[in-house]
Amino acid sequence: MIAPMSKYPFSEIETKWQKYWEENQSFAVTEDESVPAEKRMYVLDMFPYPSGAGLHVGHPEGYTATDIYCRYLRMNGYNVLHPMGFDSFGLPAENYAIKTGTHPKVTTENNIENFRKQIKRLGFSYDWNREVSTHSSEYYRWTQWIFLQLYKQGLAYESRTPINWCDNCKTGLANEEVKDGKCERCGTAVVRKSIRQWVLKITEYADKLLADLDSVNWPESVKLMQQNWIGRSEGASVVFQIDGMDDQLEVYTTRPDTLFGATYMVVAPEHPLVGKLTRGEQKSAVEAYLEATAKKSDLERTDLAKDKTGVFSGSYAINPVNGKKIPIWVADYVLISYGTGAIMAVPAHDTRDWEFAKKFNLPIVEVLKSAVDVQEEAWTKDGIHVNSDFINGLNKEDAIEKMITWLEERKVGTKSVNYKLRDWIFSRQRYWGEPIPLVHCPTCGTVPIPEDQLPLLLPEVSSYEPSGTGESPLAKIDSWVHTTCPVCGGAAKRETNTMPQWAGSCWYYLRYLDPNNETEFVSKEKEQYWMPVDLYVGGAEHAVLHLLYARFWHKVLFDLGLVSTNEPFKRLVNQGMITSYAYQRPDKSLVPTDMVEEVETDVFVEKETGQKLERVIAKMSKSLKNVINPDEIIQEFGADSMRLYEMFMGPLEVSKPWATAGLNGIYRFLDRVWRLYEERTITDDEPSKDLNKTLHKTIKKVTHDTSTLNFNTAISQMMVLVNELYKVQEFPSVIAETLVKLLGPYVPHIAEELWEKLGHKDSLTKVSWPTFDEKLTIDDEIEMVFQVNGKVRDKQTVSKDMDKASALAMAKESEKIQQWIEGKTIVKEIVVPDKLVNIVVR
RNA sequence: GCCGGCGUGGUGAAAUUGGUAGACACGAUAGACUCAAAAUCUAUUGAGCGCAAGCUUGUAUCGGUUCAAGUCCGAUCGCCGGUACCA
Repeated sequence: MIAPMSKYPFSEIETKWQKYWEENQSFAVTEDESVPAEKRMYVLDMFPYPSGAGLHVGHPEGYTATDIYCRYLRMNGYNVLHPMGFDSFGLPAENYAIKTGTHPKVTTENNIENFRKQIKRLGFSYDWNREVSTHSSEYYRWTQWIFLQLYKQGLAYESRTPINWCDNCKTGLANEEVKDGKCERCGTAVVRKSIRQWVLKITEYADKLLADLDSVNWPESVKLMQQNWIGRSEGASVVFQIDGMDDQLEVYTTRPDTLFGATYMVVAPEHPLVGKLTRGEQKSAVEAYLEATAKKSDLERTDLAKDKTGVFSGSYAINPVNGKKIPIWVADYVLISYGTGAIMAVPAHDTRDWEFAKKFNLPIVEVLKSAVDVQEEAWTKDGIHVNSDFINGLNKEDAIEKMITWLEERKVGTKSVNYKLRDWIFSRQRYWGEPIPLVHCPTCGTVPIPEDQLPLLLPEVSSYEPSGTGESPLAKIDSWVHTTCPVCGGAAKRETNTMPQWAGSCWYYLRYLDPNNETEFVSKEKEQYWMPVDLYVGGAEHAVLHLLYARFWHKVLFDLGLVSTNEPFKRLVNQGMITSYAYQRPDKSLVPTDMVEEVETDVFVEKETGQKLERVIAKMSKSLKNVINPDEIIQEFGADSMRLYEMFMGPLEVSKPWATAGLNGIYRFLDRVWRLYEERTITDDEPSKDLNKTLHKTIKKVTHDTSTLNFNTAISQMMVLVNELYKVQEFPSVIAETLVKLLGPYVPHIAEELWEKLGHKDSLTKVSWPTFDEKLTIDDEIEMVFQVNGKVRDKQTVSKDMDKASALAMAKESEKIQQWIEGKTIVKEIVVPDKLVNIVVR
């Protein structure tokens, strides 16, 4: 890294102003009723998990963006709420505790300390008085309280379902925590295990969560991802009688119109009827199959299992439309967690069913007129119905409607809606989380802890090791587990599960509004003053889970009348990832950065072998040694450079590679700004016409681009102004002051310092944003382009608003143009005022 | 596979409604200053041809619409992110 030659004393300046803002409480905000509702803004960052690794360069990106926006809003007279806190429950601290015996609270609070210091060093304008940490008992008291409200609404229930089990962490994982069939945290392959879990009925809100996506200003891609995740589909549930039994098998299908093509059925291995369906000589085969699938992880059941497996149960079902007996199979390509865990298979028109039918020689019947031979491949597109009795000749829509009517008349099926969304497994067998505030009483059943007894504190334990039985470390503390029932006073046991990390982040934006309230989770007045969040900025990795869970809790609170808006986040912006360069061998393997040498510009070789490497873009990772540490950057270039560089790299929403070389350019710019005020004479004169025009254009562009979060182009324009100022020896103070105001939100430390040097006593944070005169931004001379057949052949400077006829005449007078049209026939003449003339010739 | 996003100089990137492609910055080259270097300043910098004026070409590839396409439409290729047999 090339340390810059330090000209401007950024280190001194930054320390000075950070201290000033803190001492003067410059960013503390109150609910000032004199500010009208439309001038109140709530700008929120996704709060970080305080990991031991400290701040990553990705964090300051979003934080700088919101900081610029907030400072800009304040200068425009807004009352801005801009808080920060920590999502401080989570596995890494607990895993560290298991390894070292250090209490997670100690680790976590050290990390928070470090994070806070690192964040403050960047000079963000947070109201630190509102800081919250999800692991503090004053905070999780209310997380527990909200859980109890959900519980009392019947939205929490216990369930024994097969869950993902990590043998290494000795704990259950939600589906969301499994990546590629492996434990997201430790990488161990996940197996299935049945365990008692608390589950939240998010599916009850599926329709609202889906419908209200229409009302928020979010990126379309995020809305679409949530839509797909909720996965609403319309179809029918159909009841199949089992041959020779009283039992029935219910299936969900989106294509009831293909019922005549259903030639067999499949139930998931976990289906409750499997035992009953298994007959005679199939018994041992089915049992063997069940045993084999139970051992399989999700990985093997999905990714690796291109080959369909299954076993015949020995039973048959009756197809309700034609009375035919069709075999019932058990196969793990049917999931117990979706629909009813059983399907009717239509192999002619479904690829999965077709593969299965081929493998096990099951009949394939065409019911949609196909362009291919369905014995050779499945036809999954539309077609007119055939071999289907009363719906023959109908199209898809009509056939579905007619079939549902037919099924409903005979009471063997109904129209039904299904969701991919599953209920949310809410308990964790962990220590470092909010204890679930419930008691199990032998006489009264499950009893909530009275609200006035919250928080239910996390007890001290001697060992953080999971019990290994699937229970949390809390289960091992007898004195904590044994309690009395709040209802009958008899002996009872505490719930030992804790909540997932998502719980704390589901409502932190509400606690910021009123962080010290001891009687309510948030007061009504404060909630109504600020909500909803006007702008929420964070990483795209939270597009589905965090945002869906938070919306769910918010909607429950809304239905209970506890919050005033039905959606929490009005506008969402995802910042792009900051990536890094990595170096790739011809075989596509990556080389750690410290093993690479740049032999000439953009030519890279591997030090050891001399082999030529290609520079590619990759995520920052420890193994590639391409992680950038913000502390080092601030040390060498200053916080202002760091902030400005991250914003100058490119648009906020896209991912972009970090290049420390680019930082030099930004540092140089700030140094130039500094020297401008040090070395040039600032006069009381009126600005020259040209400079004044650049000034007003700059105010206009910076104003517009800052309000739309297009920071990179705003910065370019400020560079243009500074370049102009360098061409003159002295410039008027109105320009000097305006430039400092424009820079203020972007590089607040140097701007404050320059503001003070210009003789101002008050902080720049109290100053109004500059205004521009539209008239002064308009050029009165324009370079007009003359084209022949769409190609530029001449350019001339003309006065603005020249009429079409004169522009055309001028073009035709041009010698250069005459050369190109001479001897040709003019077919068409196009004049775009103040832009161009295009003469089309043949 | 499916869903979403994106392909513009050596590099990061600009380009309100289709109207001068490459603003701004990095890097590079040359020069000034200096004993020298750094820093700073000035100039040049998409590619090709040309002494020059200038010409040709150029926004992943191919095709289309249009007086005019980075921008609109169709196909193909590549990269990134999400997801996983969802009946």
